[in-house]
Amino acid sequence: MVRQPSINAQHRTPLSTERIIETALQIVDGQGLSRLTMRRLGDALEVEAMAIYHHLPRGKEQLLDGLVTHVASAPAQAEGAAPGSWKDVLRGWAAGYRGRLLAHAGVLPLVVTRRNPAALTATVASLREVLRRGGVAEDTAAVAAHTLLGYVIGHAALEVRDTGEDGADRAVDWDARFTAGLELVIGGVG
Amino acid sequence: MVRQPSINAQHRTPLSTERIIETALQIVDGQGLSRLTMRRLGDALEVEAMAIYHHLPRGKEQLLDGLVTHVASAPAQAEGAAPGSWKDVLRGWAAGYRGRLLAHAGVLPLVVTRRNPAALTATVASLREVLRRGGVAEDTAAVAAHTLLGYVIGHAALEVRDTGEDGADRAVDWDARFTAGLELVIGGVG
DNA sequence: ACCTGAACACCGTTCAAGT
DNA sequence: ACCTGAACACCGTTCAAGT
Repeated sequence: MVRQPSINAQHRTPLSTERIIETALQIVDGQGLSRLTMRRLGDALEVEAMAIYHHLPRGKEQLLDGLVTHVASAPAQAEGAAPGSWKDVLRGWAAGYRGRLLAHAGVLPLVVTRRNPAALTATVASLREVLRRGGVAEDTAAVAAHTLLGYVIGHAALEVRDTGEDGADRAVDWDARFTAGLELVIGGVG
Repeated sequence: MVRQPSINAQHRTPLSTERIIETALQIVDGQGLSRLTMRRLGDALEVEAMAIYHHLPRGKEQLLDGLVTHVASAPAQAEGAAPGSWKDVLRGWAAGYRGRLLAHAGVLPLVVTRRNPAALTATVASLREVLRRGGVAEDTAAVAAHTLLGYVIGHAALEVRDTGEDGADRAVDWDARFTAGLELVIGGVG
């Protein structure tokens, strides 16, 4: 009546890296990054905390890296776009990427400083590819890709910092501000 | 011979909020954010950890907020600039601000997501003021200020993420890339 | 007013043991 | 192969006590 883990052990879906990461993301989104502990994650997975180490030998470090990869690796679609529409492709990607970051605001500090380059290289490469196909020179494309990604991440960070405070003063229309700044950056490219 | 804290207690400089924050920043810069603990901070200050709570009643939360304010609050100098040189003022501010963030890379994740708007409002306001004095319209100035700050923070984050990895591939010239992206942003303003 | 010391409820992680 | 349970060395913070 109290708890019968050994009986249900056979029936429940087995642990997997993917299920661990997704459950961890749920905890971060719902309760904040500081409440993500191995013990709590174990509880949510209906498993002892130590079982997680069997799938993530590097422990919490690896867990956090997995979270970053899960939310920050979102390349733009370079192929199949109408020629000359590269600005629209970038606009669409930026809106979607910003949405991702805001939806998982708790992992933003990890995205920013986890030494996990692999999580972003695919994204940066895709942006450069879109620009290159749009006829932008190689050097400019490399700069613009980093500028755009830096802007989107930095702006999302500013937004997250501001939300939920003294709305009395005068609320910033972040949607409008993001779009305007985005046009400013894209306009600077060419 | 072992330790005589009670004897030296009178001679050492007394605890102060400023000294606490500065010592904490030294720990973060030297050993990383994860090694900043109240106990270690107490050791560095030659005091029991609990003494810190007397100056920072909100504990570690308040300590981290103090760190953010200490490094991220760095307004641009709006006054005394030659008229028409507002772009140079912004260039100078951006270079300095980036330098600050990179010098204290350990606090960058805190700058990004600590709900501590006060730490950045003075900085944003100063940028808007520089733009307004430069003849930029109010609305554009508000957008450009956030865009610029977002870019600088986001770009610094990308830089920090990348350093110290497989330099084998092909190292990015971050200085050049930052400057190029900055010109792109400033050029977009007007 | 300012600091200490012991205590409490947590952490991440190791390691031997179970199945 | 996969998971458990106890243990270790830490955390942040409270609270009564010292000076």
